[in-house]
Amino acid sequence: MTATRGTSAAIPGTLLQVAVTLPVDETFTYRDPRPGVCLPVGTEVIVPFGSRQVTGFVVGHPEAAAGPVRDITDVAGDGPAIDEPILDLCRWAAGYYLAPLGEVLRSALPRGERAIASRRIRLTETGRRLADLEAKGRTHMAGITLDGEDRALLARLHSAGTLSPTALARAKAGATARVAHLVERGLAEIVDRVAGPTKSRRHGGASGASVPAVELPVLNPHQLAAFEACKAALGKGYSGFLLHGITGSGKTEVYLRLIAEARAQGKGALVLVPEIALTPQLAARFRARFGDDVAVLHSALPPGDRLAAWRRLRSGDVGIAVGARSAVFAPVRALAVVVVDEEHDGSFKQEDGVRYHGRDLAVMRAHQAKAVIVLGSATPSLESFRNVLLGRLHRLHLPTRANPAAAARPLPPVEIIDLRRHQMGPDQLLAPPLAQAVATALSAGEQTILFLNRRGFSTLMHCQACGAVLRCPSCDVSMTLHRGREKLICHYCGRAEGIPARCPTCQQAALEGLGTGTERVESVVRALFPAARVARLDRDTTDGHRDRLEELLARVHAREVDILVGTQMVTKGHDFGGVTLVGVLQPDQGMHLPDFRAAERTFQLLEQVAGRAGRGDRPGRIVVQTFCPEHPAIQFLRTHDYEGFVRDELARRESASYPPFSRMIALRLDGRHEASVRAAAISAAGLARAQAGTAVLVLGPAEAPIRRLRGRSRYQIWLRATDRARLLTAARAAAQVTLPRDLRLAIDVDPQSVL
DNA sequence: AGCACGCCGACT
DNA sequence: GTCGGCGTGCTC
Repeated sequence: MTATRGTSAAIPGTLLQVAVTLPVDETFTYRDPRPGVCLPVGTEVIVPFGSRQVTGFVVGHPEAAAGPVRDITDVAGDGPAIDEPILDLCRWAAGYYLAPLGEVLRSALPRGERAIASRRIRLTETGRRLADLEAKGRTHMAGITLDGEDRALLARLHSAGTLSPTALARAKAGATARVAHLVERGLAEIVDRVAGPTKSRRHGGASGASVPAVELPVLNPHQLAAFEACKAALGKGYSGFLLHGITGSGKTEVYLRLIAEARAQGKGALVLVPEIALTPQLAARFRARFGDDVAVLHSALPPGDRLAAWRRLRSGDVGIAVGARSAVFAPVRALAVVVVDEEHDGSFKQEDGVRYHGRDLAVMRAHQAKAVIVLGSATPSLESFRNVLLGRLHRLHLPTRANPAAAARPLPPVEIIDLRRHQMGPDQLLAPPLAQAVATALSAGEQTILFLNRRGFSTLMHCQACGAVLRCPSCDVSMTLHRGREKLICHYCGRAEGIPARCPTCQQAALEGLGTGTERVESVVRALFPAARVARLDRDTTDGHRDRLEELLARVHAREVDILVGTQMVTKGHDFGGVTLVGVLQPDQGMHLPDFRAAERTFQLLEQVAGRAGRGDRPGRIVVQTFCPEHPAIQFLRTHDYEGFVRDELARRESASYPPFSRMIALRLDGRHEASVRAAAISAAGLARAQAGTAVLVLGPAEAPIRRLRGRSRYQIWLRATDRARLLTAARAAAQVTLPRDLRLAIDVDPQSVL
């Protein structure tokens, strides 16, 4: 429909409360002029907003309007885009994360589901004629005089067809006035285009096809107890469980049984996993068990397919959604079971836009749906463990491995090599005891994983003559040498450059690579064990090639690889039966990051990678070489003492008042000019302090550890308090700071990253 | 986010 | 004297 524009509320019609998809906190009242029509909550609409048309969502039906009222322009889609339960979740998220409701709603929808209201600029017929004449060298037409700037814009529009105002504004300052100039002269026009939501591709799958009968694995007593406890809670309101199971203990089987139980009752299930692209076998297990009843929402899914999956969930054709953090908004019907696998994983936190935490939203969603939620991990986050201590989560423990051959054995103790006691040459990355362990595994025909959490060959290029370090021109970080691609790459902005033969500063041929990445480890290992079949798994060997990852994993499974070198990608849930040795090369840099979660992260990562050893029928061995064996993350790892580590770390957090004993909000400012970012950060911190009183600790402002990224300087202010309401008040006060053009301020509630 | 209104420096 | 920079405030 196309409603007439109007500003009068006197004429009857339905009033609608609309959240627009702009960074605006308030919602606005509009009117649907059509008699007898009442658009349901969740409907996506196009509305006039100032001089533009924008997308918004109906979020309520007010009795009366307090301010002026305009008519909606259009309705997108043929029903609500957002279901009421999801809208409730978004409302909560908007309040909790201090984000505008419209923006939360937008991020809750898959791409292609939302209508796009866009403004384009194009030439009129007259404009095109003039541009043609200009192109032929005729420089003026009757009654129209143009300057050089006008001509350039005219030519640009002529060749591009249409352009967006943002593209123009980016290209040249003052473009808006320039466009207005052309419009006045009848040469250009502004077109507001309203596109409906993308049409979905027809789903070709045979829905309701016969899932092949699989023989269900027998649950061990621990699994059975966990399953029974969750099952007993089904259908009895909200209930939260922490499924704490060691690596390889069979957590997934517990999820599968519980979900099968819910499906048998006609209820739906939602499963969140950290990075679904990295764990194809997990998705495969769900498909093998539930066939067409599962929608796997991975990020590589084309928008049309994602939309189709979304619609099948909404219609109830499909009852189970499996996906990464954004799947928390999946429209699963009659939701009864929510699973967050590897709940401790940092990738559940969205780091831009609406900075929500997928796990925490999942808990809230389960609450609202009166569902059972299961948070699973071998190394639960301190937050979740504390919630067990506080009685908010019931802990279910799986202390043994599920594989009967491995179940009888405890996890192998971790051997620590103190690097301070070994004289090692510059390219001798493996201390003698680790090299010996690899040799032993090789001669026994067993597989080895070598873990180093850094990509590339050298992490730093410096000049031996003048000391210069090659840095990214737009970020304040050193460039990493990648031998495979023969490039210097910035790991933060992705910039790639050729490798210079000479130092750009002193022109001498004295550049040298320092620091070790997985590429160097691979080459050292190949030289050390020439007969071994060596493979490398990191983002560089798999990026953009989903099949390459699966192919490599298949080769490891088939034992066609003897030594697998990799980053944390090798830690993610793989079940390689032939791996008996896991070697950890340099956990130190991770342990010493200026982050109060550094120890927790390191322990989790090392425990995950350690869990890759000895999953088959032969015992495993784990060797960690470090300069800091006394670090708690290493000491407790020695005996896989998760609980010891967590209690120790909780005590440390409590004495320093860090989360989970307090709450934090990070205010992040960035802009092109360092001085103006710093000035704004100082003002923002001042506003926070003025509002905070003694209940909120205001730390900073300080330069971010990565002080420059993509050509923008970065400052941070951290707020800490035990009282959430006061914390929010202080953050809101700081966010009132007036920002000069180009400066951006982001509010990060429950920040996970310090960078 | 855009876009309009409104006040201070370098130029036709 | 104006054009155009960007600070400030508003958008139902």
